[in-house]
Amino acid sequence: MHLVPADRADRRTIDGHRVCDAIAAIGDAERVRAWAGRFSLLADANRLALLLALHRTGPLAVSDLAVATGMNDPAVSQALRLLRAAGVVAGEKEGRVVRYRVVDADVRAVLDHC
Amino acid sequence: MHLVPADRADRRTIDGHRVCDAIAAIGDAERVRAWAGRFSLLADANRLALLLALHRTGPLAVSDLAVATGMNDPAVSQALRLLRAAGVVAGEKEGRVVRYRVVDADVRAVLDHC
DNA sequence: TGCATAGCTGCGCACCCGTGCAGGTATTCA
DNA sequence: TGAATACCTGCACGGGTGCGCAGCTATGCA
Repeated sequence: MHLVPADRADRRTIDGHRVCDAIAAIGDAERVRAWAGRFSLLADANRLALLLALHRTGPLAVSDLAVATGMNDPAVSQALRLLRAAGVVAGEKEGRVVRYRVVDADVRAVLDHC
Repeated sequence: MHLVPADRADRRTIDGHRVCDAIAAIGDAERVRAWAGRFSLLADANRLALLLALHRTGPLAVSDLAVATGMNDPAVSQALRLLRAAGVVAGEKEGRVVRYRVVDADVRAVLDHC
């Protein structure tokens, strides 16, 4: 198993075979980037509070989220915009109220942990 | 249940009771901050690769981590320093080699997901 | 039709963070 | 003892990002 890319094949290693195991453990770089992106969405206390509220109490309006988290409306909008662009939440418009909910299964699974 | 703090009790709400449910769902703000901090450690692709390698293949030396991830040594050291300060990883010195491993149970649980 | 409200957006500011480079410390071996 | 190596640290730079303010659009109700 020669999993070490050619551009770093000449570097010193302590346990050469464990390096290959590590590369296999890391897996696809694109997948790692995708997960890092997901985690970065959860890495902000305000966004995480929004997601926890949505995940555990179901669909909520923007204003209510603002009151529940102590943020002001534009900040909530901004956060939800990010989350919506990433496919983590989705909003349903009912009149002039938009209720959001968490739609990403992976994120829901992570949210169940905390 | 009047969970809404006094400083935002006068704000308009859509579903007043659901706001209280949401506040209860968010729970302790300190806990949310702690989890956001954890997630921010996983939010970088390089750090996440390091953690995946450590989690799935066991203790690894800094140099080997550098080769496996394609980072250079100072970057790995810096990342491990952050993770060590947060109590996520721990290093054991054997001669001039330091082998790191993941020691935070919560982080391990999250890493099992991806 | 006119007003109030729910939500969204642009702009600007400040702050944090990841990274490369250069240099320092500690351990091993000849 | 001196050289090589494994790892760590300080510093400066660039990029990304959260947030508040002001203003805009759209919907509902009188």
